[in-house]
Amino acid sequence: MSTKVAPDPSRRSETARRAILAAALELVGEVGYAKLSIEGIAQAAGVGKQTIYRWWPSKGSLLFDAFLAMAGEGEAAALPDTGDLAADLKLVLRATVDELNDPRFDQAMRAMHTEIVHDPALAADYAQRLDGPMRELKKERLRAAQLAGQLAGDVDLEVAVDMVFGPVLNRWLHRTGPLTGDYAEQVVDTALRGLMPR
Amino acid sequence: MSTKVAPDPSRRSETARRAILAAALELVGEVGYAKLSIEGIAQAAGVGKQTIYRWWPSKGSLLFDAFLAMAGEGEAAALPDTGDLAADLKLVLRATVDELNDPRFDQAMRAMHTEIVHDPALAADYAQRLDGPMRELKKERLRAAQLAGQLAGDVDLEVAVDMVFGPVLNRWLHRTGPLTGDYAEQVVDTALRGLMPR
Amino acid sequence: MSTKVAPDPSRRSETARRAILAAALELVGEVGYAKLSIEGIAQAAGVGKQTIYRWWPSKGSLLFDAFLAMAGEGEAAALPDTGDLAADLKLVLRATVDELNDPRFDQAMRAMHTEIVHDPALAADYAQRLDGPMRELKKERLRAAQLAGQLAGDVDLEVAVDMVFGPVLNRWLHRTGPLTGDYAEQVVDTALRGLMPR
Amino acid sequence: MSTKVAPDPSRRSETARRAILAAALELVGEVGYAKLSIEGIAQAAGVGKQTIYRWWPSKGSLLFDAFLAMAGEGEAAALPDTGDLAADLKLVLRATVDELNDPRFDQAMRAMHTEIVHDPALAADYAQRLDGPMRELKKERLRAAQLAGQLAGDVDLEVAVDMVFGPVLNRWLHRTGPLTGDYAEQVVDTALRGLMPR
DNA sequence: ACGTAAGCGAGACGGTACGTCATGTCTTATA
DNA sequence: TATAAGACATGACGTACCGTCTCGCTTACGT
Repeated sequence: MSTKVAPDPSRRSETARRAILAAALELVGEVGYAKLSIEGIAQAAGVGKQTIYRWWPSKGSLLFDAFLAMAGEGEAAALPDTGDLAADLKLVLRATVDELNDPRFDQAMRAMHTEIVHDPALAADYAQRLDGPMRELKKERLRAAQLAGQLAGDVDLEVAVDMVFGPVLNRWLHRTGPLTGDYAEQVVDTALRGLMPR
Repeated sequence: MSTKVAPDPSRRSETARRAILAAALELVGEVGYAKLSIEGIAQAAGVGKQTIYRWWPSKGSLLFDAFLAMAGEGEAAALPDTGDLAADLKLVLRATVDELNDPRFDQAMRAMHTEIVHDPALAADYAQRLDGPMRELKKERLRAAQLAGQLAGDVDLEVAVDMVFGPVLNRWLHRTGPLTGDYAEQVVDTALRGLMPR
Repeated sequence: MSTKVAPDPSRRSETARRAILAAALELVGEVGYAKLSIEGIAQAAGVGKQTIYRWWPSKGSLLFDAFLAMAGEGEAAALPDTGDLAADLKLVLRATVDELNDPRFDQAMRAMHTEIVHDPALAADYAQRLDGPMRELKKERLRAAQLAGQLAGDVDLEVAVDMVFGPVLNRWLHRTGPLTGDYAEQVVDTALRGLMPR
Repeated sequence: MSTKVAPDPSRRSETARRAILAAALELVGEVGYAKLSIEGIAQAAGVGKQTIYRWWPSKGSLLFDAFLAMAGEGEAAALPDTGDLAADLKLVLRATVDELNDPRFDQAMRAMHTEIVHDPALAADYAQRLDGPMRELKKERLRAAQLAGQLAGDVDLEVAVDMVFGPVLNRWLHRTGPLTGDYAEQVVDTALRGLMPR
């Protein structure tokens, strides 16, 4: 019985790890997700294939780590709170739109999302490490708005977040229309005021 | 110069075409998207690989056609209009939720969306043949509501559709939470009333 | 039970037949034996594949017919007989060498021989229709020499023919050395005089 | 520019190599040359196709190596020299005839020769590694006969070898007649004594 | 300081699927 | 009914990667 033995993380080569993540990101931007291969990443990183297989269980989780490494660089601790909820949300959403329109991010994120869509385990990981914290920040801001009386008290914050941030993500993923800052603002306005006449 | 010559569609075998689409759908449900292979589809359909390569340029477009064939079966001509906008939207959205929770549909649609996410040409095709018509029906219903005074006149219908139907699609794709009929109703209510106090 | 029915030869298209044989010869000279395909021949001859399959049981027999058609053009009725056996044989053998050195013939004949080597039925056909008659002419000439006292009476003509004509064919096939007219003459001289001192 | 990189022979698996050569020989004997496929050899040898493609440039050269491996087993160092040239040659030639009549060898050798006939590079390899050494042994024996006064001094040994050994090879390849020991003896006698009366 | 054990690069291995090509059969229409 | 055209099922081609394995080679640790 040859149980898979876990490698010793303390002896791990940081150089190799970084080279692999960098190569993965670069390649996914270059050749696209479909043609991304472990073989290619290993070669580009100047690394043996085994070094990849030793530390990552799947291409998805490698891509995920690569994405985390990239995204983690310039992470905000909280959403802005100037007191003007609409303005704050628009600011954040416009920034998101800009990010999604950057081809470098675009490819990598599409790859990420594909893996997530097909791998529930990865989805859980994503929910916990990336989406979760971000969601918490968003809900924080909305909660503050609720306290300030700018948001109805009976609104489910989970749903509220989906309503404000979902449409932009959707339009990006499925290209159902041009992804512009103006669209982002419209979404914020509509989400806040609702569709019914008042 | 060996230009690829287009085959003559009039000589195409309808039997083979149908067997291929059916096999594709069945296999994607059985083995999942990642392990779906042209080789496997050909075998399951009792068809030569070349017959697939002759008529479809990519696995994505084959999957797309298979999906179209399936979706096309029970297509609705219009959204219900009982006069009660919220109720009508909830009805439709609950049906959507049920569909997305059906494992058979789930797998196929995830596969579809993956292809769309990575292939702009396919995305355009999707927008034109599947999403477009559906969107038009939705906008039609909303437009009727606008005339009936149940919807603000200055609301952009495009945005409105995104707001009502986007969150469900999103939650399904990224599994950011349980996809239930109750969630669907909450979304409709929140979208219609807006987040702000009134 | 669908027994293969023989087609009616009286309705056969002579045009198609000729085009096929010509195309086969031309292609075998152009692309070589290994890359020769029925598909290619049909296309080059402007003929449907079925027309080839209808009339020839194998690529070998088609090649054989093509070869026969070519060889049959300038066929000699008898070997020269000037009374000088050595000179006559040298003349014929030098001509053979020239033929074998012609790239057009070379390719076609190699193809022929390959088919013969691997297909006993074809070998029998070859023996009867091409090699047989040629052998007979050669033996005829040797028999005449025997009567003229230029050949030992107890020599087996079959062996004699092999001895005179075999080495050239061999050297050509296996490229064991340069195939020149001088070599041909040496063979004739050695075969006639024998290897032992006299 | 992606130049094909040569693999490292020191890491080559001897097990795989042997399995491949054995499978090639067995299969060529079983299904014949025409139906011999790399795919089949790989499968029979329990080997990935790539392992074959990695080490052999063509089916011909694989067959050649397989043949070499088989032939190399019981190789003689020199032709017998009892002092009686005719007897010695007859002995060797009868052995050759027996070998060629063994179905196991027959198939493999026909395959070999077909490849040689169509591939000059292979022919050169054959000349250098198989035919060359054998020829040298034959010429050695004839040279000894020359010194012993049993062979004319002005005979070209190259031609002499062709004359003695060629006809048997020829009759085998082209099936122009039954390949018997008696025929072999006749060839030796005729070659030594010549065709002319004395 | 020195063996020993791990991670490392490299890359060969048995495989699967790729997308292309040729096979020989079958169907359609043209003459 | 023979033909040209060409779609079909089949299956081999040679390539690209898969994930595993085995090589020497460098580290770094425990004696």
